Amino acid sequence: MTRSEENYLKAIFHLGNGEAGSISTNAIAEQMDTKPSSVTDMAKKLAEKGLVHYKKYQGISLTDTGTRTALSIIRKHRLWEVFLVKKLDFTWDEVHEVAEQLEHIKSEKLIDKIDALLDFPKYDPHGDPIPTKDGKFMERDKQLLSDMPIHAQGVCVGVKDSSAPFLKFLDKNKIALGNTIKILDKEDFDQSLQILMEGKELRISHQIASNLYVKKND
Amino acid sequence: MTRSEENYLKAIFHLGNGEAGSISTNAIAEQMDTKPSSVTDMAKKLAEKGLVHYKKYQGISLTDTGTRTALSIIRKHRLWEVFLVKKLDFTWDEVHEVAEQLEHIKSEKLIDKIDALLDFPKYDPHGDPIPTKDGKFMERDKQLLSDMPIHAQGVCVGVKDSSAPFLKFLDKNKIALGNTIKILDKEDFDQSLQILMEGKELRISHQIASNLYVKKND
DNA sequence: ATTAAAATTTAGACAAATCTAAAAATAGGT
DNA sequence: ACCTATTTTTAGATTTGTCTAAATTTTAAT
Ligand SMILES: [Mn+2]
Ligand SMILES: [Mn+2]
Ligand SMILES: [Mn+2]
Ligand SMILES: [Mn+2]
Repeated sequence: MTRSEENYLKAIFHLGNGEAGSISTNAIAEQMDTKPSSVTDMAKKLAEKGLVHYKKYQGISLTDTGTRTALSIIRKHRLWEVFLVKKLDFTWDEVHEVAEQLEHIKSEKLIDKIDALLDFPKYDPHGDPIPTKDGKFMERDKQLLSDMPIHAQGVCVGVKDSSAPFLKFLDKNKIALGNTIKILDKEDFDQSLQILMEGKELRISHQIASNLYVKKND
Repeated sequence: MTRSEENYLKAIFHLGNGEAGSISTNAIAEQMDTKPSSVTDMAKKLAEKGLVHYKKYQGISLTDTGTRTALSIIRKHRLWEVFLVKKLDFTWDEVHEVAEQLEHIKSEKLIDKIDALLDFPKYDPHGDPIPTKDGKFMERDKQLLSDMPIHAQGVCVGVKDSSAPFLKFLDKNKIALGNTIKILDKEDFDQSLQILMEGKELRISHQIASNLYVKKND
């Protein structure tokens, strides 16, 4: 497994949102910031190795082996992100770049020890689930804040956009995962929300609300 | 800096034992487990980048920049080794392979935080000194056990051979860094030693004695 | 000073991962 | 069904790091 192969598998997995299904050459090229012709070349190589299904012009999908491999890289990425935040005081907007490198370190023992050191975390700093060693996924029951009805209450559990600018914006506005949240009012005009977060009132644009995941109280 | 370039700089540094001086193409090739022709190619590239001095047939030596770069990689390697042993319970014979990968992770913040987490260690698990951020080296006053006179006393502080088989052998014989040691007798015939280690008598072959560093008591 | 051995470099090739430009296949609209 | 725009693939080139085999330079011995 080369680093590039691993990155392709991860990209294909993410584009399929975890579900199996054919992904287009162009979509992969865009996600990987490369050219479609490069994707075609790699598709052939990965198909050769039994990691993807590929038929000319028919798109690309992960085999079972490919899915397992992708999940193991995502597991490493997210565990390293937790490590960086919990043990080294990185902020949640700094970890992704470093984790992109650390996820390619080859040592099963290393990642198992990191997992244990962190007390087997279930979610990464952005609220994304950490696959288990055998590739099991524990997706949380969550929904976008923008999809919730007025007066609904819950807890912030994740972000959809995990780009540094968005995360820094959330920090600046004291919006953090784990915070309680209640929708006080929805503005029809621009779909902005008046919310109560940890006891404080706050106005939130639709753009923000559509990138924040909330676990609704029962 | 590519991974390969970094590995060449490290190899050149190690072959020079820290001192500046011209290293032969063949020596580098052997150390890197590659061919002399590949070394020549890389020598040209590194010279181009100002990291080594190189004149055809005249051998290769590090520039100041090259030395600084090599030291920063060695610093990372050794800090990661300490991390693996102290925080993740790796044994000293397991860490090198993983550190070979981790040393290439690019993040100044990461290695500084690891350094702080470990409380700024001065030596790695094999007794080798860890360069400071600005490339300062703190070589310990030590000598090979085989070079010490009879009745000399001291403390084990390092290994010359840090291959897994040797380290495992030391473990098996309860020889660890930090142990007190006294030479009771030297056998002229095979230069083996009768020693007292942490209160226990032990016989040690010349091969072992010539790979163990001891800090002599004053 | 010659000469043979050893070290080093050059020349040419290859694999991996990428690119550009051109060709081929597909999909959609009429 | 036909044409066109889009998508995808192919062909050929490039970069990095490596290799083998041949040529060159250095070294060290006579
Ligand atoms: Mn990430
Ligand atoms: Mn994440
Ligand atoms: Mn090491
Ligand atoms: Mn070491």
